[in-house]
Amino acid sequence: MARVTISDVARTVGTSKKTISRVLNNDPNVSESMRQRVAAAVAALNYRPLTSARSLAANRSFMIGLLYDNRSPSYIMEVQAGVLEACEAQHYSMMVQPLVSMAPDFVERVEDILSRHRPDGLILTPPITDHPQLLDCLRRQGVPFASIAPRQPEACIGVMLREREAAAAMVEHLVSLGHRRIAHILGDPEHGAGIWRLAGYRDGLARAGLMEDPAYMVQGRFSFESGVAAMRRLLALPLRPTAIFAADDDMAVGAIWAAAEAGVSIPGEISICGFDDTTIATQVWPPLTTVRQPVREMGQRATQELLVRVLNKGEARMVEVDYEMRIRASTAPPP
Amino acid sequence: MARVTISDVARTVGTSKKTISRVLNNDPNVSESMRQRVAAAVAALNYRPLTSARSLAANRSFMIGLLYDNRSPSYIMEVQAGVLEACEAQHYSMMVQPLVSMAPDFVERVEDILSRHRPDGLILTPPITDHPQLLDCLRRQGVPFASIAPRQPEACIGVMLREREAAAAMVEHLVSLGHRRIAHILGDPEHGAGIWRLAGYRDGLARAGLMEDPAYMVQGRFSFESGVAAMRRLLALPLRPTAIFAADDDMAVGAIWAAAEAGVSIPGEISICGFDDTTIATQVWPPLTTVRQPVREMGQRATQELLVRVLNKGEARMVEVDYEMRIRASTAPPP
DNA sequence: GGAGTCCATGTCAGCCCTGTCAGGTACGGT
DNA sequence: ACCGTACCTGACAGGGCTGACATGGACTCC
Repeated sequence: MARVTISDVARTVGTSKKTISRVLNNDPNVSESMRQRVAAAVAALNYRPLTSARSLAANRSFMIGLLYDNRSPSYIMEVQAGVLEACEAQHYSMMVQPLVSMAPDFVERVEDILSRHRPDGLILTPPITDHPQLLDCLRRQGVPFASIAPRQPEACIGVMLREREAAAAMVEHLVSLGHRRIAHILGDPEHGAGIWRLAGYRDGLARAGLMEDPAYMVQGRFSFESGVAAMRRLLALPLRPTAIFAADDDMAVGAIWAAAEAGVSIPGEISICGFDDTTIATQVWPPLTTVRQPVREMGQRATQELLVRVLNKGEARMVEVDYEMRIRASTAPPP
Repeated sequence: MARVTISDVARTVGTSKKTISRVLNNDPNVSESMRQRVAAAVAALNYRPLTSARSLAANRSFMIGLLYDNRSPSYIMEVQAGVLEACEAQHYSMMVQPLVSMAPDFVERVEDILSRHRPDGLILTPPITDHPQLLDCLRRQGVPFASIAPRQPEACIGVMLREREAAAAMVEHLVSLGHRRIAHILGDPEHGAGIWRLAGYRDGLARAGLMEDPAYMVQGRFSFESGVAAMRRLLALPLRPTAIFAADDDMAVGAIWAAAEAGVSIPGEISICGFDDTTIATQVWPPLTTVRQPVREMGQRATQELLVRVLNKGEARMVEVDYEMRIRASTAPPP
């Protein structure tokens, strides 16, 4: 059962390879009747063009690359699912590349991928979105890329969300419940998400006329463990906060865990809320109040913009998607 | 900055393209001195072979495909990480394809990928491992594949784990704590994992001389929600079990959630344990007793076996990896 | 010393497509 | 009748690499 090639189809139809190619690539200059005859033959022979041959001849790969640095698996899986959906819609394929953005050979590794596979574009996820040398390198080489939640959204195409505003809204929610002593577990200070959410927390306090208290601002690193550690410190304070806004769900879940460990009732004694609305937010007890980011949609939208640019189908932009508050049982009025 | 090709390297060294090719492909018939000169030129020019050209000429893609049907994201991410590690070691790349194994065009979609990208091999994850038409199709077409935890491990290469034995060991653990009324939340009856873990549960009961009670065997579907539903049914029984073995962590976490909802103390009133040791197992309260599957390693080992077959480097096999009991705070003696 | 063997290297065609450009037809306007 | 234009189609030449085979020199063996 040898491979069916474009020549076989051409022979069957009684035309040239080029015409078959045109039909397959939706070239406008083909008569309707020819289009139909070709389509019939393609279906009959079950012909499918070989990607590597197409790539070589057309000098593009029909593939985009998704680069990520170990954030939470559920985040990446959601992004990946969205990217794949958008790729599929344009008959593109996706290759994924996990990377360590702190590694000394980081940029080199990306260059390696670029020169071996020549992806037509890249999707960058935080924190890779903000790696100056990488961005330089991509711009110099003219490789199109789209970013998800980059720190400098003006400079790129992709997708973003008003995280600062959302964080402020979350603090407002706590304030409206009656809380006055509201702590924040900070995210990674290098990540845009960490910076924006902290800024939003401050906005929220300011709007409510509350003073910032350094003791109530504990550094975390967007991980469950760092949430546990931060919560232990907060619980050790002489005057405990009555509400805690963690910069992501993983840390919020860690905070809930540490509260359980210490026998502190949530939300009875302390309210806790997070950010992201990952799967785990509804699987812990009590269900976590959080801000929903439509991560899958963000992957999809970013990819759509990337493909607009790659395929020259118009002006690609930085798209903004909306957050949604998810008020659940982990927040309640203070005791 | 035009692309550096193999011809540029050949010109620089003063030899033929073929010799460069031989060096790059580790062909044995090259003199040491030539090998070094070529290596130097490759490094100097920063040359990297173009994958699509290699694929076209060599009639192989230097790529394997990972097929999955929406299991839990953390499971897939772990498998994917393992597969990527093993690929990298052999300078292979990976493409992923999420699929719906119940879809009517399932096999056709896989065939599409096969003929377009010609992956040199496939990694199958449950439940795709057990799709008879797909296996037929792959065998007919001679496409190498490796399976992770297939239902019929004798017939394939890949990786497996003694799940039945592990499930029995878990029941034994509960029995040793003094439990006599032990319930089971079943996994998907179509999945090998569901079948083996149920069998192991029965083995465990039998070994302890305990009778099976149909009321204590509640159907689940390997999802959090199904675990919640199953737990609600168990809690409604006139004589509640004192321990519950859920066929996976997601369902166990669902059971813990439903217990919290009902105000039932874990492990005070009921002990709960799961299977898999996914991330969430240590993030819920109380931390979940479970069986650890080395999922990442499994992805890696399966890929190694696949590449052994693909590269004809010996006899590929069905590898067995070990489980480990993780006894945590969710199990304790009955009240 | 001649045949056989082995190894290192080179030549050339071809993998399967698409870009380029030329050719050919149909139709409308002058 | 002629030209211009628009549209459709085909011939051809690669894209960058490797497989098959040829070549030529060094070495072995009787």
